[in-house]
Amino acid sequence: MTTIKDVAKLANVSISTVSRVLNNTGYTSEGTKKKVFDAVENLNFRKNIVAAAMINKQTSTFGLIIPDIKNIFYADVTRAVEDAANQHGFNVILCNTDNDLNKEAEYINFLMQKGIDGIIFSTPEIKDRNIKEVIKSRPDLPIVILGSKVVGVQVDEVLVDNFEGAYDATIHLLELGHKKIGFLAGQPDSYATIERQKGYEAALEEYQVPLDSEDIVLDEFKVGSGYLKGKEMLLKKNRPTAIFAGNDAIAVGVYKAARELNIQIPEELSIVGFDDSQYAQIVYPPLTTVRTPVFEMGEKAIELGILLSKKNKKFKETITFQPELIVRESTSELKVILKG
Amino acid sequence: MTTIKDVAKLANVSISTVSRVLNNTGYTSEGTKKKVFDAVENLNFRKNIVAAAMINKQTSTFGLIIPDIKNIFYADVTRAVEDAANQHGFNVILCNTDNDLNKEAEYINFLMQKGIDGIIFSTPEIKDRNIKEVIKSRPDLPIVILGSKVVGVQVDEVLVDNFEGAYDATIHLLELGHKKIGFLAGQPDSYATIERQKGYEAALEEYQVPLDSEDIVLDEFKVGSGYLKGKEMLLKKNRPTAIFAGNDAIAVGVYKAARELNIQIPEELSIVGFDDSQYAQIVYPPLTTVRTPVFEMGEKAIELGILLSKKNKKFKETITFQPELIVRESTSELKVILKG
DNA sequence: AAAAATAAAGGAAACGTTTCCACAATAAAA
DNA sequence: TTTTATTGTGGAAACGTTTCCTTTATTTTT
Repeated sequence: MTTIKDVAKLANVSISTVSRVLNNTGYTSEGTKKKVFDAVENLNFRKNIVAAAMINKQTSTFGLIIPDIKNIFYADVTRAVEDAANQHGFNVILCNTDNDLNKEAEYINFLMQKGIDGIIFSTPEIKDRNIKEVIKSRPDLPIVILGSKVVGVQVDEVLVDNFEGAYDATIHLLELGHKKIGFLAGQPDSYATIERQKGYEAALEEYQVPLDSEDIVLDEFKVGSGYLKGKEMLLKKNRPTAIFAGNDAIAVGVYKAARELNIQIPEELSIVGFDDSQYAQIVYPPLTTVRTPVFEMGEKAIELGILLSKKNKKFKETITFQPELIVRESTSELKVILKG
Repeated sequence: MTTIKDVAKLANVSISTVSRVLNNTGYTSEGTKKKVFDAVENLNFRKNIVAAAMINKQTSTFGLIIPDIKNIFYADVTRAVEDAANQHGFNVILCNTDNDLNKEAEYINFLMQKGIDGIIFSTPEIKDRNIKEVIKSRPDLPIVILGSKVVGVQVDEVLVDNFEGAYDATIHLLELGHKKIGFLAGQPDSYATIERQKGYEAALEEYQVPLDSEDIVLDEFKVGSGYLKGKEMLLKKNRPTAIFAGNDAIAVGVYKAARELNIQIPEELSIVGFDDSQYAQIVYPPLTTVRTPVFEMGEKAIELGILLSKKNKKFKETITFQPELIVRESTSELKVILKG
């Protein structure tokens, strides 16, 4: 490995001069600049970031904590974060926690030992003592929460307006004439679940449709969960004519359940998802869903993190993105069902 | 940040002793061990891996190079690699190249500056001058290619038997009575495409079905590609009665095309995919596909890489995993089509 | 022309570890 | 008991940068 020393020798200047030229700090004449750059070129020198990090404590690396990259939503999040990070000369270390707090804690420890410049948390829960501990032990470390809120901590957050999205989705169904609308969502302690339920309930209230707690089922943001709970819901004698699924994966599960029960979508059952993930356009009929601007959010999150790592202060901002209802073919007007 | 110095002071021993205790090297008495561990505990000391890396040149970090994490197949790959890495105390830096060689080169440069311990390449192409350059400039750096082969380079490879998988898939269709079988795959310079085509052709030959070059269409391993090319194929007067798709995404695209053309699956068209990704069980009818043991492969790849980084030599092994045909409901016996 | 300010460059310390070497104390072998 | 091996410990160099502090040369101001 060629070092700055080799460059200095070849360029016939001191080590400190080479460093100054390379980092464009302090005074350097045009002549020496050229000599140094030539030497760098000749030797194909690349600075050792590890050594530099010892001094300036910057590794140009962020940790990204998610539950599971196999979950399509987090794949989108990850891509967005990684892309934007890369554009700013940063890399990201991926951490799949499976929502396991111990695993998360281990990752965090490891990340800090490696001197990462900050952490992006994209985990659903609103309770997370690990974040609190990080803040306590390293108050200076940039932390951005992406897509969630954690109670009792003051950090920067990048969110989608879950309430609005859920409200719009439910209003859409109500406008189509549906009165019996099921709500199928994920973990009850997830920020997304809580907010989306609020939006759902607000819309019902707006249309003066009485809330039936039986229509609300919370489980997991997964296909399997949508299938199981959807099936249960559809097997009731007084089954809903529409289901607002907490995310697209749940909606896909409901599709499967409906197919098994020979219930036609959208003729007999309207479905709305959330996220506008890949799934939405793969299933048939294409899914009406609420678009979460994941890419923009991920981008914003890492940019915020990088900014925080450069100026050394916290903004404690909350940036909220607006969702958008995308109407496709999984929703239709309620047909009056003929009895008998 | 507390350092080894603080620990040494508190434990009343020298820095070198602390280091020895922590790394379990050299001689240390039980007494001092205890003193050191107590001090570590008290101070909540975590060693600075950056500083350690300066000496031992080990960052416990691998780079993982893939085209795109949003591609479901690579999400699986990534999860597998990351999981196994984590189990061995390693982290992975994710690099999405979009198959862009320049982008890949930049990532590689950056990774090497950060002193990563090795690189896992999971890219489809069989030509990649970047890998060659890495080997030339850093012959010692552990490199494992996952799921592909690169011509002209001697590195460790972890593969699935693409030929066998494609052969099995095609034989399955032939056994069901199909004679006109389309083959829809991705980039022609992808290792997977090449091998899978060979398997497809070998099966046809085995059944003495003449090869029709019109039945072979290579484009991209994507849903959109499967849709477009699949539609073209299905619009021909002499359309195939079965399609072997190069991967599940392409198969999903074909589903969409078939639906638009009102062609029933599997009654009028049998489809086989490849990978057994999430898609296979989301679509309807569930997709018959060839299972690639992605998890085991990713695990093996990173383990190989880690091994290489510890003992400092290359094995230049090729490890091949066997695929498995998973028969679901997208394939059925060829019904004799009544004319007129 | 002298004083002051600016520009350019080198030397050396520092970052937080690991590891080599030296040395002392104890145990084993002669 | 003397020699040799083994065990335990500390000091200091090393890793490859950045940056502070000097020093010298040059330019500007008075």
